[in-house]
Amino acid sequence: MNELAELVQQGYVTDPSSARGRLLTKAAHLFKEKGYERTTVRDLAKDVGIQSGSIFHHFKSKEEILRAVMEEAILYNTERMRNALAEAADPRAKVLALIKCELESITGLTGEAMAVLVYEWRSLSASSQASILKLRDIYEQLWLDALEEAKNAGMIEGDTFILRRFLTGALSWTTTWFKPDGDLSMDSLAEQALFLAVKQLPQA
Amino acid sequence: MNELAELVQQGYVTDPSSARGRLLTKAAHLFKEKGYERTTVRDLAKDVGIQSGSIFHHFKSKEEILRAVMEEAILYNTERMRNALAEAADPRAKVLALIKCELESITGLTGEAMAVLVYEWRSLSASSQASILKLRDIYEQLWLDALEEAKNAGMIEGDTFILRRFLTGALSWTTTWFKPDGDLSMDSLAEQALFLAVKQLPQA
DNA sequence: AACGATACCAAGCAAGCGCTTGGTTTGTAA
DNA sequence: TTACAAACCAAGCGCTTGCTTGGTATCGTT
Repeated sequence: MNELAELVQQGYVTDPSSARGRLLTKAAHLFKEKGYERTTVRDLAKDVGIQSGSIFHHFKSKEEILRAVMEEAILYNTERMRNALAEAADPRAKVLALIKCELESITGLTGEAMAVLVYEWRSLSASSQASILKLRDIYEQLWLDALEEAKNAGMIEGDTFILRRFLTGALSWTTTWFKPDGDLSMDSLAEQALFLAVKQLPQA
Repeated sequence: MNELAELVQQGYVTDPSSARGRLLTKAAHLFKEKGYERTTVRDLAKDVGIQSGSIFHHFKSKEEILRAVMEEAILYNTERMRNALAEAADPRAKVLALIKCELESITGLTGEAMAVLVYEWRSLSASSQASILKLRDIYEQLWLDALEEAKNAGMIEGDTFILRRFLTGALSWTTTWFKPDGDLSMDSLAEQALFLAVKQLPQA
């Protein structure tokens, strides 16, 4: 995890082996499993193995934990997408790279945090929503640029904004049904998702 | 609303003008807006204009309200889909009819209840989940049959199960961004969604 | 007019919630 | 060894939660 180590060193993301990092990992797990509201600070403390009050030494409120889970998930996956895009040659490869990145972010290590990001949005305060939204805009712009490029190359018909929204829904929903260790491989799933977006293959 | 009146008379769905029906409507609204856990019985009671304790004359628990919201939304929209399918001639029209139905169920009168069905699933008890799941299976079978039919007609490539899951995500996600009174019409949105699923137009 | 069922109110209970407080242990660096 | 900050504990406060209880209007039916 080169990207992770880099971001940790730069101070953007918490080291998962630190106390704060362990809290965030467990919090993402519980928030995804039971939902933010159903998860109590006592649940979280018990999972980590400390007293509930001790949590507030690391975070000043329960909501800040939620905010941190979301923020770090976005920062990390934005970086991963940037790196994947840099290695993709043509527009088709770029879109496929983004699809794979997003699927990996949803089904992989950050899967729980990404699910929280999507499904616990309402539990964020207005000010936290605003700050996370800025990070999301950067993330989404990577997508929109890649889709626009593919459209200019004649690979996509229709509105790229709408297409992105369809893809957002389709891909994020995989969290409810896709099992990475099942019969269907992630690469195969990514190919099928690409087929949703792209009508014609350039090198057919 | 002929389907609604019929289902009300058959006792499957609560009359929205009854006390219980008003509770369910307001509950769907609050559950979507703030989430089930964040919504208190006092919030709901205040919205309806009764005391919080009086709610338990109509429902024996808060969770039963959630269950009823979901159950009636499924029953109603399954019926609407059946009627729409009966009027669709060819496979393409059937898929389009289902897309329109689902979009209408998400953006129309039952929109709040449908959003609750999707996003508050975790808040249901295991036994309630099981009972709702049976109704969902019936609903989903209508979709799978129509997609299979379209595939046999050569209009769809790939696995219909996966396609349905992609569509579930893509369409349900519209609840977060689509505004029925905006520039983009629902029919136009439905056509674009159809274009995701169907690669070739039969009467091109 | 009398009745029973339905719909509701007023009050409050027990449990659980996020979070605070004052004090103790642990790790680190001089 | 000492000093100090970071990490944590034990206890509990103040509040909110879902829900219960005992009683009171309201209303159609006989």
